This record gives sequence, C-alpha cells and structure tokens, in this order.
Amino acid sequence: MPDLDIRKIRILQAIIDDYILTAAPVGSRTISKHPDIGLSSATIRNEMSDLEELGYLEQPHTSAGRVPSDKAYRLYVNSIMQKSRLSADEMQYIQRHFSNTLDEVERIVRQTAWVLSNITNYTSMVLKPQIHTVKLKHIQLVPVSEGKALLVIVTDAGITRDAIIRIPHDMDVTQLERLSHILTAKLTNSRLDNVSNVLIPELAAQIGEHREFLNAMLETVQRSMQPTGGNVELSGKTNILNYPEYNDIDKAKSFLAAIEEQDVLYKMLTDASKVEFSITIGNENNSTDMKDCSVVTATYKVGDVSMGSMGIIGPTRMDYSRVLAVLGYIGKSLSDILTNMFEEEHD
Amino acid sequence: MPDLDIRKIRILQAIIDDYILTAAPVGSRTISKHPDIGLSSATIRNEMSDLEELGYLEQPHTSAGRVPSDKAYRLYVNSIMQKSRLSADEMQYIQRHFSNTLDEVERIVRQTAWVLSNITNYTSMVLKPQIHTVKLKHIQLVPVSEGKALLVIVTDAGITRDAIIRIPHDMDVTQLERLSHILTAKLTNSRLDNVSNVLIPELAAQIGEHREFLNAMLETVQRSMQPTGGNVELSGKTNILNYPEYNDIDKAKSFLAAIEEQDVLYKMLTDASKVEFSITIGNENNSTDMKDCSVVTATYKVGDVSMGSMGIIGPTRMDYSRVLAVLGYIGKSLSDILTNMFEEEHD
DNA sequence: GGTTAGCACTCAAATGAAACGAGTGCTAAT
DNA sequence: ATTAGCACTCGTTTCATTTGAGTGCTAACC
Repeated sequence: MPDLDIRKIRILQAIIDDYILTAAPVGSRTISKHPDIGLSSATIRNEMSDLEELGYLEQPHTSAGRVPSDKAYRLYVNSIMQKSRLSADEMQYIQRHFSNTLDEVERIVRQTAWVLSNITNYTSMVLKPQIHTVKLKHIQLVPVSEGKALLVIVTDAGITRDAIIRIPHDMDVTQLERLSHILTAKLTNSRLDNVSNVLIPELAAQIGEHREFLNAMLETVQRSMQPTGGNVELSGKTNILNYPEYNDIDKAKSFLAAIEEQDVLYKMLTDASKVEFSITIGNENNSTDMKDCSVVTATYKVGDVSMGSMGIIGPTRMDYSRVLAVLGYIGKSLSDILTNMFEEEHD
Repeated sequence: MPDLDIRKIRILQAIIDDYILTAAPVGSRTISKHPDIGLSSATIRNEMSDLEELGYLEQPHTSAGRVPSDKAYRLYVNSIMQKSRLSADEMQYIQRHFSNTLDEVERIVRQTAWVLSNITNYTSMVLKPQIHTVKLKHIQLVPVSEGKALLVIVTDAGITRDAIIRIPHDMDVTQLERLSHILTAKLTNSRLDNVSNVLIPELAAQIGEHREFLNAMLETVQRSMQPTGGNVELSGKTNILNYPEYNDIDKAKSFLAAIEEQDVLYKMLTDASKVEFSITIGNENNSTDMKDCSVVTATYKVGDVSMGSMGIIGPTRMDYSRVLAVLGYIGKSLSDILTNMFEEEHD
C-alpha cells in the first residue's frame, strides 16, 4: 500500500492490536501511551484523522474512539501482521487430542473440529473428505429383505455411502454377490463422477439383462455421491456468543442462522479447498449474514492431493495470526493422520 | 389430583392456555374476562392465591401476574390437556416433505429432524437408528493400500459403519475376500453385542492363524458399534431464540450449550426409546441447563421393534398437545418409511 | 515544517427522579 | 360465597441531568 508511510502503519497496527484485544473503540490517548510510539495524543489524532479519510478507520460516533475497517484488516493480514508460531504447550495439546486411536474418518473429522474450536475459542468447521474427488474401490450389494438390498459404496479415501435399492424379485444372494463382484471389477479406480451410461449395456450383457434395475442402481450410485448436506462438521457454535460484539441478541441470532445454512458453509469450504489458506474479512463474505465475521480456512491432504478444508469463523477482529498458525498446524496433523491411514506404511 | 375442585382446574387451565400463548404473567382480570369463566377478578384472585399456595402458580414479583409452575404443567399434561389432532393441511405438509425419494437412512433422519423443527418451531432432535439393537448382515474388508484395509459393517437396518484396520502384509485381495465371506457367514444374524471371543479360534483355524490380526479386527468391530457421538441429528437449534423467555443472552447461551452436549441428548433419547411418548418438564430434566425447557419425545419403529426416538425441546410453556400430535404423526410416518425400506413388499 | 498543550465541543452511557400502570391483598358490602 | 372498592407494591417507561471518554481545532513550541 503506497499511501501509508511507516508511522501510519505502526499506528494502525497498534490500533488493530488493541481492538483485537478489547473490542472497544480505541482512542488517541491509548495509542499515545503505547511504548513503541512516542507521540502525543494530539499527533495521533491527526494521524487517525488521515487514516479515517483513507478508509482504514471508522468512527461509531463523533465522541468515540476509532475502529479498524475491513480494509484495515485486509491490509493487516496482507502486509503488517507477522506469522506467529504455536507454543510447545499448544502443539502438545493438539497432539494429545489427536493421539487416541482414531480409525474412522467420521470420528477424526469430528475430533478435528472439536480441537479447532477449543483451542481458538471460535466456531470451527471441517469439510469432510469429499467423495467426488476420489476413486471407487468397492461396491457391495447386501440383501436386507425380499426385493430390497443395501448398496454400499467404498472409495479409496475410506468413505462409505449407502442406499437402499429395490432389486428384481428373482435375484438371489448369489447373483447379488456376483453382481457386486462385477461392479467392483468394472468400476474400481474409475472416478465416481464419470460412472457413465456406456457401462450399462456391458453390464446388462454380463448379468442377464435387468436393464431397468441396472439403470436405477447406477443412478443411485450417482446420487449417493452428491453432497448430502451432512458434509460439514461444526463445533463450538456458541463460542461466538462469548464475544461482546455478539451480545446483541439479534446479531447472535443472525450469526447462528448463518452457520445453520450448511449449503453456504459447504460452498465456502469447497471453494477454499483450492488454496492452502484463505482469509475472508467481513463484507468480503458473500452471505450478508456474515458481514461482521471473518472466515479463515486451510486445506488438508491425503498424500499429496488436497482432500478438503477446514475453517474458523469469528468476529472480524479475530486473532488472524494465531488462527492461521493453529489451522496450519492442525491441517498438517490431520493430513498426517489421514495419509497414514491410507498410504502404505514405511517401516 | 384430589386437592383441586373443578373450578380451580378450569381457572388453572385458562391461565396455562393464556401463558402458553403470550409468555407474559397472567393477571386476574384477564381470566375474569375469559368467556367460560363468569367470575369477577376478585374471586379469581382468591382462587389464584389458593393455587399459588398449592404450588401450581408462581409470582415473579408481588405486582405481577402469575405464571404456571412445573407442577402445573405436569398436572396439565397428565389430566387437563386434551389430545389435539393435526389439521389436514399439516398432515399434507408433513407428507409432502417425506415423499421425495429417500433411500439413505442418514438422509431420512435429517429430513425428519427438519420437518419436526419446521412444523413446531421448536428445536428438534432425532436419534439415529441404534445399531446395538440390530443384527449383523454383512462384513466386507476392502483393501485401501499396502497393509491397510477398510472394514465395512452392514446391519439389517441398513446402518453401515466403517474403520481402517491394519492387515498382515502377506494377505492379498483374494484372502481378504475369503475372510469377508467367512466373517459374513459366521456373524450374520448374530447380534453385534455378542460377537464374542469364542469365535476367534474357529476363525483362526479357517483363515490360517493370524490370531493377533483377528483379535484386533473383532475388537474394531466391537468398538465401531459403540455410539460415536454423531448419533443425534438436531434441527432448528436457533428456533428457541424466537421465544421471548430466551431473549436474555445468558439463557440463550446456556440453552445452546446444553444442546451441544450430544451425550446428554443421546442419553435422553435412548432412555426415551423405551416408551412410546415421554414428557419431561423443566426441573424434571437431569441437566440443570435445561431446567427452563421441556422435552417431549416419541419413538419410531421398524416393523414391530422400536428403533429409536425423536424429540422436541422447547420452553416449558410449549404447546404440549400439538407437539404430541406432531410427534405421533411423524413417528408413524417415519416408522412406515423405514419399515417399507426394510421389510418385504406387499404388492 | 512537524509536534504538542490546551480547550471547547460532542455524544453515548450512566444516573436518578417522577409518573405510570398492571397487578395484588384486604375489607366491607351484597 | 361473591364482588366492588381501594390502598399498596413494584417493575417499567420516560425524561432530564450528569459524566467522561474522545474529538477537532488553534495557537504556541521546537
């Protein structure tokens, strides 16, 4: 930002730091007492006035202190803020809560969300590993009653999906078993989003027609792979109520309503899966309900491929630096665990 | 209740009805104007005074009206309240939102919770079908990488669970396949809670030792069947904020914190699975965070066997009669859908 | 020139007095 | 047994006042 000299930046930083801590508009006197800044309050006032004119500060009303704008936070995270590192204690805390025997993806995701929200005191969300980026590993048809079977799909990331389907009445266990084998053989390692219709004739030939059934079944496979809405694990939903800016019941309500809109969060997180870290500040959010929030995300991987992402939702005055550090570290931990689960062992 | 004559009951009912509607302490004049009650406010005051002495009413402060106590609600639901029926519109609304192609248990449960909270405007919860009451149908080991496999378990209620396990390095796909078959054959229709260790020697013989592996695997099966904490589907978590008694930020916070304690809800719902309906009013709740709430539950079944339960959480002044009607109807609908999914067809 | 002391000014928030009014309890008349 | 009447209570609302944190501006200072 060329329009700010070093002194203005330093003052702005002091303001932001203070505001992040106290959530109260900060006045010139507070800053003038700051050890690193040897200036009188009057000088600070002049500088603040400039900063306001440039759009970095806002005044709730004339006789109040000033509050950083979204633009200020943006500048802050882009240029001013320095990366912080987690303390050994914090790392240990995280490790301790990851160390238990975790063998189900569901459980791991839940645990991750829990740790995230507990260590940051914000609301956290974790996108479950996304199935459509992933290859099919096994299909099993399990009979559950006359004319019904459970279709179970397993992918290489250990995600399972299931659905009840009708089966022809003349199809017995052995046939289902055979069909499971054929399907598994045919579809293994194909990506689920291109289980295309060209397969059907081929399958029909092998299984002895039942075309409509095959059709219906493949359709179910396709549909099962759609995001179902249960794809985002949230934790610490009420944490935000502890921050003074959300003591207003209506703000709290709209925040809580916003995070109950799983679709929105889902979209945010899938978008965020493309970049290692992302920070979205206040009005930069698409949802107007979240215009007083910031969202920070990070991705996690299995091996080298990005599998999903996770994020922190908090007030715009959140401690970006720490949150980034936490997300980075936990992202790494999660990637390690998942990778370990699915890749061969090196021993 | 022998200590209340008919007139007192009628007055109490009028008070409760009014309070359910308005959430404001109700005064003697309001009741004296009630069409069914041809009495002056002074008489009502005397009666109210009696009712207070008997513990059915409470006064927030001297110059306020009166508020029904938990004891009053208890009397109300036990003796006074009359069953209400849903309107055709409401039934239709419910049917419409159940009618879509629903083939995954997860999806159905989510849908149920959604409908429940939307039609009642309270917070709803649905206990997912509980696996330990249920019989095993299929076990599949799917290799995911060197030395690792995904263990997939399917039960007769169409519930799947999965976990990553280590497998001996010298075990190949065919062997896994064979083991899956043997396990399925051995364990099918046995209840999961008694997959006992007597099986291990038998299996070891058939699969060619690998005792430690079999041990670990069966242990995983057992563990997978434990409740994981993701067993309760909630919906409409913020609905309660629309009720005036929760405009106090602290009350709202404690309510929201209470329903984030999945363990508590899980326990409530499993306990409630034993009876067709249950009503728990205010202080009757174990959790002190919920002492201002009431919980109404109903069970659902597959065929004739109770599979789980669902409930509504609202303020103590909730519309018990309507909630019961809704729960009854939705419970029935859900039972039908699930039963239909798993039982043979009658056509 | 930039910096600062000083002072008048602003305005949200806190304080407090007064009026209001919904509701009660009690008493005496019906 | 019921009710009209009335004094009393006490939370809520209203409005004016005070308070104080903070500003902007000006004039003096280095």
